[in-house]
Amino acid sequence: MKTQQTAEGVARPAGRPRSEKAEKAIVEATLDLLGDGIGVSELSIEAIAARAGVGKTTIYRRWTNKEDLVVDALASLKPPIPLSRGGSVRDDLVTYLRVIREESRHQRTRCIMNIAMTDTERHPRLAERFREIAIKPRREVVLAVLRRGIDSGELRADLDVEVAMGMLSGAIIWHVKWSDPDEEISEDLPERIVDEALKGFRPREA
Amino acid sequence: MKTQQTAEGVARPAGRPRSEKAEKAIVEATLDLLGDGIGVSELSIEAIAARAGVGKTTIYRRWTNKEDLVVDALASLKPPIPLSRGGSVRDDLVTYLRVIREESRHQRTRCIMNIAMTDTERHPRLAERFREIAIKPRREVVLAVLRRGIDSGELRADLDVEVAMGMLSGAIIWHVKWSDPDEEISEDLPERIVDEALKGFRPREA
DNA sequence: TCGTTGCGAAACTCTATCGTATCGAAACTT
DNA sequence: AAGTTTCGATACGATAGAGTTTCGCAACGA
Repeated sequence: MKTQQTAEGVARPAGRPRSEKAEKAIVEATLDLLGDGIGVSELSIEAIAARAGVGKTTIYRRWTNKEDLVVDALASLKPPIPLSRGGSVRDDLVTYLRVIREESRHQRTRCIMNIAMTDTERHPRLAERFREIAIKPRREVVLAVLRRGIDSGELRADLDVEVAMGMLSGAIIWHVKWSDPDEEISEDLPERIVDEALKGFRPREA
Repeated sequence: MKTQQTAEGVARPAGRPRSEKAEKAIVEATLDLLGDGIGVSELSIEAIAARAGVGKTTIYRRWTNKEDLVVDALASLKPPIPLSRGGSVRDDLVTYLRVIREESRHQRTRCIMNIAMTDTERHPRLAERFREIAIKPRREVVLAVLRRGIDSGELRADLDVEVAMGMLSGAIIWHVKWSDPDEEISEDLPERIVDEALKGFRPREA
């Protein structure tokens, strides 16, 4: 008999158990390096081991390749969407866009975003995981707000919520990504986007 | 005297002239490899030389480093924006979004887009060049259409054109990038985006 | 105590690529 | 014809990282 039943009834193998601390340190080091702007392809196991203060063996024992490790590292990220539902639709949308803009200031968020966008082609599993943990929850929060607005009459009953969501999220990301880097991003951009979206581009008919 | 005046009055140095064909082959090979999904950091001079059918020497003689080569390669791309101005603002905007969607189908466009987005942090010169040749002309086309719409009364006089442009471009890119890859991107997405944007999210007041 | 497994560190072999140098041939100017 | 420069090809040493193995120690169960 080489195993033992723990209190939870889980079979535990003989020998020294794997260090959870080491595991966390490895994941954390991976995210740190990615956050420093290192791309997935440039990311070296040796650098991760060095930063985490562990031996390479310890990494290879747990993950067979780099992609698996990066997938797990991304999966460990918690989606930080503290959107307070409850205000008007306008307020909720502004709050949401403010969160996005705020996130895009952090180096780590930007780099991980970049990885997710770039490596869509080469690392499908990675992209899928990212969609799951970062995109999907945000989608659903916004969709919920929009649907609530339709129910309450604040928004058109025939509003295409998918398209509307894309316009809002896309607009803020577009500006963060592509606007002239010389000029600071306008502080009130979230408000401006939401208000233009709500009003529409056409003039009100008399 | 080691040089000679050519017909154009340009001083030409002695010796065998550099082959323009080789130069083009190198740039083309670089774009090919990038289009195949190879990132800038993984891109090797040897691979470029092999694909272009030239010696490494020929590359090093012209470019001192990889980034310079990639910058020149990107610069050689012509912005393909055959937007027919002249229709209604709605039609022009739909046409523009159709072009973007169409471009995003091509592997090469997608990869180069990715590079531009990812390497913003690490290769500022590269990002700047990309902004210049790919983003700026598109910005200006859309801005021109929107301003024309304001003049003609098709759009609100107080429309925030910067924000409006971000909403349109951002929306199509958002959907192309982040929508569920299982389901095909709706054929009439450009129309839907433009129409929602023109109408606005709020219901018409009675 | 003993067997087993994980630990970090280090050494190791492979492979890829870098950037340079050298070669004979080719393409020019003078 | 002589001189200069580029051409593609090839070889070179240097570096970096991959993935494996070994080592001595630590942590666990029996």
